[in-house]
Amino acid sequence: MPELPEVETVRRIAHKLVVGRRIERLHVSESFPCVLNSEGGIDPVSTLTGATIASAQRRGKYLLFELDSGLWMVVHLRMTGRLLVMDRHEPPVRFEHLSMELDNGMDIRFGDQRKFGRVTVVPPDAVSALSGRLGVEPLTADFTSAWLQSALQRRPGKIKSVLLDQHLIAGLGNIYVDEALFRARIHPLTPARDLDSNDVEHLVGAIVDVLEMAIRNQGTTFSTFENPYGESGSNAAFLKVYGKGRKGETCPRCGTPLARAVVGGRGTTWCPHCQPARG
DNA sequence: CAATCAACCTGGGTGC
DNA sequence: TGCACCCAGGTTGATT
Repeated sequence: MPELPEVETVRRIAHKLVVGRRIERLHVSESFPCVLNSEGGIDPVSTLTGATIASAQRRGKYLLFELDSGLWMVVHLRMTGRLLVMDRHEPPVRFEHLSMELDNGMDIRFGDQRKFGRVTVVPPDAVSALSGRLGVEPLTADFTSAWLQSALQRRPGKIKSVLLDQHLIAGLGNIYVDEALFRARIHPLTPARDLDSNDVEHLVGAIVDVLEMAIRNQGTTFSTFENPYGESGSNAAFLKVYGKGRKGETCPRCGTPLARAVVGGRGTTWCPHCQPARG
């Protein structure tokens, strides 16, 4: 469940540990070779071998490593991916599929229990195209209530599903959408176009707050998320509703038993008292 | 165009 | 104790 705060946590640490380092050698798992792929007819192994990592950036839930050759290494962790940086002599981590030896005795290791995550080598225009497909970054000045209000007016769908749409806002996932809707006191099934300016203002503030808090706490770890040092994030302790509905817990604000249902194909938890159905 | 849903995976949990 | 089954969710792509 790496979402924006988890990916940003990985990016910040990776920035310190791998920018300026040269990749000397790669090892791709024989049992899962497609973990490493490419676009634009690039051979990923020969392209990465000898390349120096020039920067570590993030767009939505994508990690973007710029190479000195001008090409990019794009990493997506999907649900259970881990990007670790450790001493070369450490044994393989659990579910390790790819390792890159750096010029300072350290390795980048990529592991993924569920094999959804990918490392892709792409030309610069593919990064532009990817960025163009993704929506607004919620922690930038572009993310305003005026913008969101106007965007939501065109969306008849449920607010929960609309907030998960990466083409509109880049980086929100199931955890932070449930948390933001709870803070903004908005029922997840509310049609997006029915939110008034007051709702949207609260929602924008709530999204920014839950993301910034999670980054401060180095992300939310439920089972598998770790930063490149192999450390868990501490934000799970600060979540108000996510993951609590099925345990029969009560609203931390009013004590009402939390409600749970599948919304837009995602498990969703909310407080039926603080987030009443509209209409 | 927008919404919906299956598919991709597999460890961990549940129920019998 | 063992086993079958279900669940978690980010993204893509097919379908409605």
